[in-house]
Amino acid sequence: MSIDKVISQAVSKAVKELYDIDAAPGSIVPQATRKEFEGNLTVMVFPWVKAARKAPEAVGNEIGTWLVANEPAVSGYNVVKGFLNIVVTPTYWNGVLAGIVADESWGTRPVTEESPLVMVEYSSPNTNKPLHLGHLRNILLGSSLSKILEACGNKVVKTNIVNDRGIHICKSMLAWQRWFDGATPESASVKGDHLVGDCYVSFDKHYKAELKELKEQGMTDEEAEAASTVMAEARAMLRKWEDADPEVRSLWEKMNGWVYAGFDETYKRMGVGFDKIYYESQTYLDGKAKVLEGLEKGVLYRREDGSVWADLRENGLDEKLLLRSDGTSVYMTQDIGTAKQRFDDYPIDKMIYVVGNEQNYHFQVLAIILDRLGFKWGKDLVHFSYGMVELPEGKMKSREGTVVDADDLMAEMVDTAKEVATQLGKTDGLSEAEIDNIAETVGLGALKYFLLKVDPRKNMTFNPKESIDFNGNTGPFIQYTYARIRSVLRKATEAGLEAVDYSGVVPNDREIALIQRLGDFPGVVAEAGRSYSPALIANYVYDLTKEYNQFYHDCSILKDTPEVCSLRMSLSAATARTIRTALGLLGINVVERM
RNA sequence: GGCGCAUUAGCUCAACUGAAUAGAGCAUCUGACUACGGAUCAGAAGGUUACAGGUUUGAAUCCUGUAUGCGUCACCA
Repeated sequence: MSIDKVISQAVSKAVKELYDIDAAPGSIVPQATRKEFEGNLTVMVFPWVKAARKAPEAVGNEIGTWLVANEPAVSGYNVVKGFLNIVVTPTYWNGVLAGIVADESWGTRPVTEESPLVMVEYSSPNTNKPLHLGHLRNILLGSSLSKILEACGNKVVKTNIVNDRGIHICKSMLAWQRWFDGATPESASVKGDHLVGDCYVSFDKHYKAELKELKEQGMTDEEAEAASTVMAEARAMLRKWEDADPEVRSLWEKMNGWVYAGFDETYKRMGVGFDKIYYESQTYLDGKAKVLEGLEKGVLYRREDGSVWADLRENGLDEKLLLRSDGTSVYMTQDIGTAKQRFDDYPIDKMIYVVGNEQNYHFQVLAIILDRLGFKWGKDLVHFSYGMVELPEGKMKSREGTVVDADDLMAEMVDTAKEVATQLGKTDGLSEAEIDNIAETVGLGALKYFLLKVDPRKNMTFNPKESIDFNGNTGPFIQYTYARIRSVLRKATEAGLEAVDYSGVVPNDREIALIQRLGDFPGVVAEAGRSYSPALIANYVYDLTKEYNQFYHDCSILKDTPEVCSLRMSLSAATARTIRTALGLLGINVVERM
């Protein structure tokens, strides 16, 4: 049991005995005492002042006295205004540390047969463009969230819905046929997703040129758009695709194959993956069927022109189109079809969609519609909504070429990590392979940490210069601390130092602070339901790292009595393990030396 | 315009359920390497938490209004 719980239960009991007030232990949340006061944990007595009909100081003193007399973990207290500062027996902390060190799976909960099954959808790319910085935030959040959920004892299924059909991919296909002269990723030495992205850009270029020409002939914007031959051809291709024209389908499959190979490479480098991938081309028909089913049940309605709608006005929302008058499906329809397939494939208890906040309304609507259509988790689906990534110059705009490509960015981060390591002389005596491995881990660690440390709900600014920083609240700073601890522990082993019993040692303030910080960890993980949990973990592990560094500079870990060394080694080992675990939840790797 | 989200130090971000003097990093300035790893640490300076009210013993946090920014309101995805 954590010290927090020990204290809150004891205080609850004290309040009951002293004032006959029922205060649930859960409602009493001790906080770490501020540095300027004596004590380790602080409980506020304000809530009981009225019922006890005494001054806050008196209440604090009475509870404090009761605790010292009745709770063995409490050795003293002091009261400042309405704040009861509790001093925990120094030796108690050793027990806490021993508990952490002994429990290999500390900080996580086991996944059992009875664990709820949570499905997490993230990434969700289109197949006409390579991944960019915005996708990185999505993918890292989704991947980290999955790991956290699993550590909290959930069965997790990671999923991806690929938007592989629609006019956008037809544009790329058309451009490839017309202007790319049979180029393949191999022949052009370009990643497949980039090649298809180039096609898409090329289409846009030609389309714009055509529009310009038409307008110079005196057409208005609308007239030019209607008269455009390339756009007409793209639409024709889409119709052929819908009719399953073999030639179009074959080209579609070929180009999508290139894109998937490219995406896989990017995912792999990021260290993320999926348990099950869905494709819209295979789910949209199910969506239609499900909508028609809802129509029969009477939860949806059909308009005179044949289009199908959901009336959500009683939920405070609008009406929403689900099938066009020509019977084709829209975005929402596809999501319904995908939901159906997922429901058929897995016994889902909870569904989490990691999707940008520009779609907040869409998911509000989707939740209601899924609920009406009888999905048991529909009402409670979680839209893990996150804000945009902006650049110091403002928003990313593909038209202005300010989009930051995911592959380029990763490569750049790794290059910079290598450069800096070389400058600092960190690479001396290491093989090329070792250097590359470290640069990869550190460069990507910097990138991932930078994107995950921010509260997902907020828009964030991505500053390339700062992200490559290696000091302060950054991934590399934490990775460095880990590597140094490992180094110290290696030294200890070489010196023949053994972990001996340290139960008689009284830890100093610095050491207690570190133990307390370590003890906070399970609480952090348990909060995974909160929408910004990866950020919570990132900031926690940074705080832990700072705390450790202060401890590290305070003492000589390996030079004291065997008992004291043992305590310090245990602290170091527990810190290293916690850092590794926490970074693992963020999808960030560690290296033994860097 | 309706709805939703945001606004905290020069900059990038914290602050768990309302709690003590709102915390870090970067940048600036001052110190510390005969030490187990200096990619480090210690210190200084930097704030009317956008503004105005309200609730409360207590508000960055809850409520109302205002301003600014972003998103959304497609038979696009």
